[in-house]
Amino acid sequence: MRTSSRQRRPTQKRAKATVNAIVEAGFISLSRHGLEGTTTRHIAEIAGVGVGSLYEYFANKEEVFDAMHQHVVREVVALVQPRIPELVRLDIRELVAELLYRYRDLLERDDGRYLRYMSYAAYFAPRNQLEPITQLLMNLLVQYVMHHPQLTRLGNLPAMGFIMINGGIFTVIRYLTDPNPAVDFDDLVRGLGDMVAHFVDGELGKSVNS
Amino acid sequence: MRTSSRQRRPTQKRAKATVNAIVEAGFISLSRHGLEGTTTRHIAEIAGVGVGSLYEYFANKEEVFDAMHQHVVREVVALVQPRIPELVRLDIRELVAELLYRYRDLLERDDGRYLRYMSYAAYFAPRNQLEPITQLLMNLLVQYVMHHPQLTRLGNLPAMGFIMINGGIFTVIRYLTDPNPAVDFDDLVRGLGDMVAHFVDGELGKSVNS
DNA sequence: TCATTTGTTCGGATTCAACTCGGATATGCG
DNA sequence: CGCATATCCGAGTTGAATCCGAACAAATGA
Repeated sequence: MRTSSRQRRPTQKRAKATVNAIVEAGFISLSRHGLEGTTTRHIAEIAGVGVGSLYEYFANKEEVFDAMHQHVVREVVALVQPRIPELVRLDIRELVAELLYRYRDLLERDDGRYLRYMSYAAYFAPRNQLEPITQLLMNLLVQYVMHHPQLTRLGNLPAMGFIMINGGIFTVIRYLTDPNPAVDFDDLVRGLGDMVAHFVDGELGKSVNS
Repeated sequence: MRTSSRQRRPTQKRAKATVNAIVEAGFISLSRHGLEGTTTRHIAEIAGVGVGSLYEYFANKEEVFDAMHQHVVREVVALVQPRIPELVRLDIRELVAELLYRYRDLLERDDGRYLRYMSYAAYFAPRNQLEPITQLLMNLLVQYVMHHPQLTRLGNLPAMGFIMINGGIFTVIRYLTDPNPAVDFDDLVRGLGDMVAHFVDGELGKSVNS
């Protein structure tokens, strides 16, 4: 793989449209034909371009998936980033609920296009490109703590952040992917909210008592 | 794919050894060459058999992965199942810690052979054969609650179980896969233990007060 | 405007891995 | 031993990923 040379940046408007169409087609093909069924010919055909055009801008099929990945990551960041000032003012349960519902909505948009991608994502992206999202949420966490000074007494923030962020991201994906979930999404959200809220209360109470 | 017919069950000792060698080789190839680099020729070569032999027992490469999957699942079940009677007697934090450390040890065994597999396969949403593990842990949870009667007052067990089980499984995989983790595993275990313990205390306290 | 250069598209040709086939070899049983 | 059945094999087929070079479109500049 990794053909290195002969790579092209789209400079003209037409070319950018082609690149967009290809990424878009990637999501569509993944939804329509699954992972195995997603061939470069399919993608090109759905995008309405020749296979050769695909290889003008992407060194290989993998890079198309990378581009899709970045697209999803950008969407998630765009979802949360601008709302941070508002989010840090929420009650902790409300914060959890708000993040989870928005996240779900995003994953279910366009017939679950992004969800479908995410459930395969680890397959293509061994190198952790989930980082920007983790960073963003860790950032949100820090800012949240700063806006609620009593929380600064909480112990090991990095570890708790890691747990809550990863636990949250994957639990939701698992849940939405489950064809026959045992509980409904509201229960899940409430449960995660309770978990976090009780943890905070418990930790703060502990500090006071000791 | 899915050639259906012409499938064979290994009946003789020699054939069983071949099948084992192939599954074993699957893990080795995955560790050594990654997912893309794992070809049927590689697997066959490592196993010391011809490609044709592989197709005597597996309809396609996918089925080799399925067999690997079942192997991992069986290992996890074997790890927990026989110890349930003992586990239910532990303090909640100890239980969490015990499960997590054993789970980590298993994933890291043989140079992370199983971890490598899980980091590719865990997300493999379509055929969710993670079920047996979820079932097992849910079972453990139920038995744990029965041995600690005060816990029966806890609300929504299914939802909490879903969160803790999936959160736990994926958080650990994510952690072990992270080339440069910000915290150490002990912090992670302590954090998850605190989370669960405070949740329980919080829920029980709430009931008492209301 | 037109010539030239640079960007873009295309789909047939090539490569390589999954999978097949039919024969060779081993086992086990009477 | 000799037949039947199980197992093994690797050259050959198929199809998807990728390459390539020619055709077409846009920009440039005189």
